[in-house]
Amino acid sequence: MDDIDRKIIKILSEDARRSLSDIGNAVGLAPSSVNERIKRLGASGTLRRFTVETDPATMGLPVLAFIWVALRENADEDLFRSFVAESPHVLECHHVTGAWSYLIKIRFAQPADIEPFLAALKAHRFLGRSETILALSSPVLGVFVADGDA
Amino acid sequence: MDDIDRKIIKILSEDARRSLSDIGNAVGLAPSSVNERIKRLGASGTLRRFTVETDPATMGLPVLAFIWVALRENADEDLFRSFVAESPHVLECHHVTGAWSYLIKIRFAQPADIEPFLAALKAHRFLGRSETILALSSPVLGVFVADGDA
DNA sequence: CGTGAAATCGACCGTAG
DNA sequence: CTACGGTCGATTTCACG
Repeated sequence: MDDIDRKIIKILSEDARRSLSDIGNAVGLAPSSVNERIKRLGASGTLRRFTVETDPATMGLPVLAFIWVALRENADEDLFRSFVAESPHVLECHHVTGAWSYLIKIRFAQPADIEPFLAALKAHRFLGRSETILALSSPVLGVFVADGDA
Repeated sequence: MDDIDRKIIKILSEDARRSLSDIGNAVGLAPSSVNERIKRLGASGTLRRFTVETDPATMGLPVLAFIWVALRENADEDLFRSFVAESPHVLECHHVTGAWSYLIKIRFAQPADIEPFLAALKAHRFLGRSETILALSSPVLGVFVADGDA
């Protein structure tokens, strides 16, 4: 991880589809060298993945909710984790400290759609208690941006 | 915006470097059709940009926390919003229903660094009450990554 | 880390449903 | 209006120096 790696990450953060040669003459390296660095950054876990930024509101899922979950005493925790990982509306799921077990961040088309999701959690015997919080607005909603010089 | 568009977005969210033909036979369309849909999603603003997700832990900020905030009675709410928007460690901030006013998602180098952040909120007379929850692990983390404005 | 060749991919066209 | 198939240029990806 040197300054060139940071420059590459910065460039990819702004536009992950820039060509290797384009990035190459921005950082003063050959395309193949840039490719090797990107692969190394991916292997080391510094670059988690290539993804897209979307506007969820226009995707038909304007309702953002946070659901606190306390698992049942004998719930299959691994099964719970794979269930939420495969639920398409679940944006994030965190194992947290405090009175609750998990915090789930999730999107819905309308508030009423939360009910079947909770019903599914109950049906799988995961749910002990839960509490749902709706986001009214989001002054800050963003990705982590790596810093480095341009 | 139909189910095929959502599928494409889901696939790109998980790996934005899947080839058009690969996406094509995942959704049952020709590569060129997938290309047209992606371009249309970009033009309509539904797809904001292609980017990379970095690992904050290797960037020196391994501690993920959620801070529930109840503002003081006479707090300047607009000032609070700009304060959190300009705080570099704040990943997200949501105005929420329920007992609390706001939910802040934030990263730190170490747990001890949370204290000066809370102190700053107090110093600006924003803070009524607050409660901090640490994330121990995150089975699901940011499938639909969205940015405020870009 | 740079160079080269080969394979692959993405962009654009006309055409059809 | 959207999907399709073919073609061409660009890009990625190797092996090697």
